[in-house]
Amino acid sequence: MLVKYRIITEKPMLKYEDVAEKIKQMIYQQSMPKGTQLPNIEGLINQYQVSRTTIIKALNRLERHGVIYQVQGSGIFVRQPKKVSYLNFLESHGFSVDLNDLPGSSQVFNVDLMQPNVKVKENLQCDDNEQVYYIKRLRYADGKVYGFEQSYYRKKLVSYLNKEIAENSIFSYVQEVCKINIGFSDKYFKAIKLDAEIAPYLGLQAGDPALCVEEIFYTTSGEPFDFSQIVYHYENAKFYVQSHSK
Amino acid sequence: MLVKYRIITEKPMLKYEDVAEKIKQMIYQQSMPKGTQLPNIEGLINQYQVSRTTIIKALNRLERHGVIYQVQGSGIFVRQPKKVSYLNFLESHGFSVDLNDLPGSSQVFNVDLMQPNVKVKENLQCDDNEQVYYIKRLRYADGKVYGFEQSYYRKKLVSYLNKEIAENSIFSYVQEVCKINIGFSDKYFKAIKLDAEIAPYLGLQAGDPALCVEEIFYTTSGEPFDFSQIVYHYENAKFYVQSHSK
DNA sequence: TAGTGGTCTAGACCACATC
DNA sequence: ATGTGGTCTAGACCACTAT
Repeated sequence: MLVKYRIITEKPMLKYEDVAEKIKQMIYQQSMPKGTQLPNIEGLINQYQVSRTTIIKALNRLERHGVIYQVQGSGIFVRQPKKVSYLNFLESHGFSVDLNDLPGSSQVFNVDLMQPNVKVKENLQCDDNEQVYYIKRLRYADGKVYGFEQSYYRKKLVSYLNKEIAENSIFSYVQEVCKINIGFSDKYFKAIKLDAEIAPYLGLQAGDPALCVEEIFYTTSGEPFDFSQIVYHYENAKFYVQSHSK
Repeated sequence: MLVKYRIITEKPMLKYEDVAEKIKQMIYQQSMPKGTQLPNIEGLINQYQVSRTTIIKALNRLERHGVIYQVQGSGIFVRQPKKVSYLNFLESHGFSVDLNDLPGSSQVFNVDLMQPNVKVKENLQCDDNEQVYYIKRLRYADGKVYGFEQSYYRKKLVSYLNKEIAENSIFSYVQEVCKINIGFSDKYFKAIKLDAEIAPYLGLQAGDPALCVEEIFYTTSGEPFDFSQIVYHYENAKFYVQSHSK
C-alpha cells in the first residue's frame, strides 16, 4: 500500500490530518464565507474514502482550530475568519507555521551559555549544574518592532545555538536539527508598566504599557526545553484566541 | 438500562465525560505530583468498564485541558499544576465553572435595552432594528477590582436581563434560564494605555497600563449572543493558557 | 522483544433539527 | 418522518519506548 509522507518531518501522513488539511484547503481555495454549509459526513466519507470515525476526527480538529463548527442535527459550517492584523496567540511560536520567524525578522543581541538563575532553573526543571543558552533579541514584523524577547534553552536538549540561528527561526532549528518534538506549552501573561531598561528597546518610554508573556515549552515526552519572557509593544502586537466548549 | 444525568442541565451524562471527570478526581484527590504515571489504557478500561475508544476520548479531553500528557510507547502522566493567582484565560467566562461569578462580585452601573452601535451590531451580526442589552459593571475578586466590563447581549436570544442577574452570573442565567448552549468564542486582546474615563473605575491613573480584551460568544448553533469589552487592572488580573500540539 | 499509546475500521444506536 | 451530527463498541494493526 502507498503511504504518504509529510514533506518536512518524514513522519507518515495520518489520514485524519490529511483529510483535515484537504477540507481546510477546500474552504480557503473556494473562499467560502462564514456560515457556508459543507457536505454532510456521508458525503465526506465518499469524497475522501475513509471511515466515519476518521472524518469525525478530522472535523473535530478543524473545529478546535476555529475553522468550522458543527451543529448536531443540522450540519457543518464555515466559521468566521479571524480579524486581520491580530496574531494567533497559541501559534505565535511553536505549533504551526510562524510567519514572523522569517530571515531578518530578529535583531539578536547575544547568545550565551550560562548557569540559569533560580527562576529559570525552576521553570525549566533543570538539574544542578545544568547549563542553558540565553538569547536576547528584538522581534520585527512588517518592519515594526513588536516584541523584546529573553529566552532560555536547556543545553541538555538543544546542544548548540548561535546568532545566525537566532536571527531566523529557533523553533524550526530545534525541531528539524535537534529532533525535538514539541508537545505542549504553558503561557502566563499580564499587562505591565515598562521599566527604563526595556522601554528603549521597543522605542517607548518607561511607564508605557506592555503585554508581558512568559512561556514554557515542553517536548512530547513532557520535558521543558524553552522558557521565554516576551515583552510586546502595546501598539504593534495584538492577539486572538479561539476556543471551543467541546 | 440506567442512564446517568448531569445535575444541572439534565442532559444525559456521556461516558467519556464521566470517565474524564473521574480520572481528574483521582488525580486531585490523591494530589498526585506532576510526572506521576497513571494506569495504562488496558487498566483504565478494566477500571471504568468502557471501550478503549471511550478511554482514549476521555484522555484526549484531559490532555487538551492541561490535566495530563500522553507519551506514545511510554505512558500517561500528570501535568504540571498551574501557577496560583493566575486565571484560566479560556475559562474566565463561559465554558466551565467561573469562580469569580459569585454573588456580590460585581458592581452593576446599568442594564439598558438599546439599539447597538455599528461595532456592536457587526460583532453580534445583528439584523437592522434588533435590540441589545447593554451592561456596564465592575468585577471584583478577593475584594479587589480586577476588571471594568461593558457587555452587549442580543435581546433576540437573551429576552430579559436585570441588575440582580448582572450582579451574579449572567452566564449561568443565560444557560439555565434562557437555555442557551455555549458553543465557542473569539477573544481579541492587547495592552493599552488607560484613558481618563475608564481609569477611575479601576482606581488607576490615565496613562496606566491595562489589558483590554474583546470577546464574542456564540451558541452551539453558531449565533453570536454576547459581545464584551473588558479592561483588566494590570496588577490584579493575570492569566494563563495551556495548549497542546495534538 | 514486550509494553505502551495512536490510528483506523465497520457498524449499531442516540440526540437534535427541520419540515 | 427524515436527515444530520454524536457516542460507543470490539477489534485489527501501527508507532514509539524501554529493556
